[in-house]
Amino acid sequence: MSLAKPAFPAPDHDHGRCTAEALTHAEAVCEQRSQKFTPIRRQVLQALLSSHRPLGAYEVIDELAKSMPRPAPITVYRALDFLMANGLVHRIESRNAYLACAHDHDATSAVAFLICERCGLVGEVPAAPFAQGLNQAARSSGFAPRLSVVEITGTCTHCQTHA
Amino acid sequence: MSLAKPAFPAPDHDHGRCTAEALTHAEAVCEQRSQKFTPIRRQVLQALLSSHRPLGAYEVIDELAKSMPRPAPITVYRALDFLMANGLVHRIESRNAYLACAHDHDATSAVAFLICERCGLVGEVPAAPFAQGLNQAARSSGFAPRLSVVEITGTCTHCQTHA
DNA sequence: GAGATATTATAAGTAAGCTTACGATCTATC
DNA sequence: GATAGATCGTAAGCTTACTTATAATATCTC
Repeated sequence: MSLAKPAFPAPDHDHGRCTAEALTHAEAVCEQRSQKFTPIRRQVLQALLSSHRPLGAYEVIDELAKSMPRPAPITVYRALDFLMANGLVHRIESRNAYLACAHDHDATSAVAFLICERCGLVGEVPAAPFAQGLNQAARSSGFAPRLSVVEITGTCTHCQTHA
Repeated sequence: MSLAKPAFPAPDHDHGRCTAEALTHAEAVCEQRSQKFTPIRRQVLQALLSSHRPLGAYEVIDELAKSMPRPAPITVYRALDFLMANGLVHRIESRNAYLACAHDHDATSAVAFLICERCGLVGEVPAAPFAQGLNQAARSSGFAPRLSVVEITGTCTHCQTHA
């Protein structure tokens, strides 16, 4: 797993494998930090991993409801908070939705999200150099940046060719 | 009006003037495009101009309700859509809120928003060079970017010194 | 096995954000 | 002054997003 892989998920990628890898990664991260990767947390992550689309919290609930008694919103929000705190899930601000992070980058490094308007798939691109420049520009005006959100909407390769 | 002015609104800036300028600018833009700057549109813009904080749609309604019979949500959303389409208002995605654009930059040029977590004020910085780099990176992975959202949360100068 | 801590469950509720549908009014143009 | 297009109003409703509060359960530590 690295940022060298294609930024946008290819429609024919081995999704089973990318899901499995992400789960293994999550276990490792939690282990390492002595955090508990409880069943509910795992299930929420799995729901998000089921596609490369961001899901709203209530979509996650719907997804989980298929395989267990419908969880309460709070239950899912707590799991999402945990997963985000550990860099396993991103929140897509422009959609109020959540996305499993398929890449193993450290939680602090800046990423930009590429959101396809057509199919809803989301990819990541490393944005560190640009974010740095921006943060610098911000700082030079006296502003102390803490968190950058970069979200680019457009059309993915696949949807461009399958117009 | 230009991007050369301070990116973040100084707490002691001449707000009456910056409001008046923005309104004049709005009139000019509408005139030029033969669009109608109707009373409701003006009032919504004024509500947003009353601060440099982004307001949610329902906050706009509350604001308008002070000086007229409470408008329905749809009324405000229509006005907001119009104002956004004409580059007079930005939507802050990470807050589901709307911000009057105090600067006279053309609607397409990329800007980044600096959002103070403490006081809620929002400033703009020109982000064209960074956005270009990012868009380039996106394109090189086959993605066709349309709209970039860059929102940086942090602490503004004023709030840093008045901890 | 007692106590402290972390996690989850249950129940209920708030409110923001946005939409649909339809009719009325205004404005420009012929 | 008739028609078409844009705008606005009224009324109602829906979904999402998230919170508060409290109790139960599990896990760890001593």
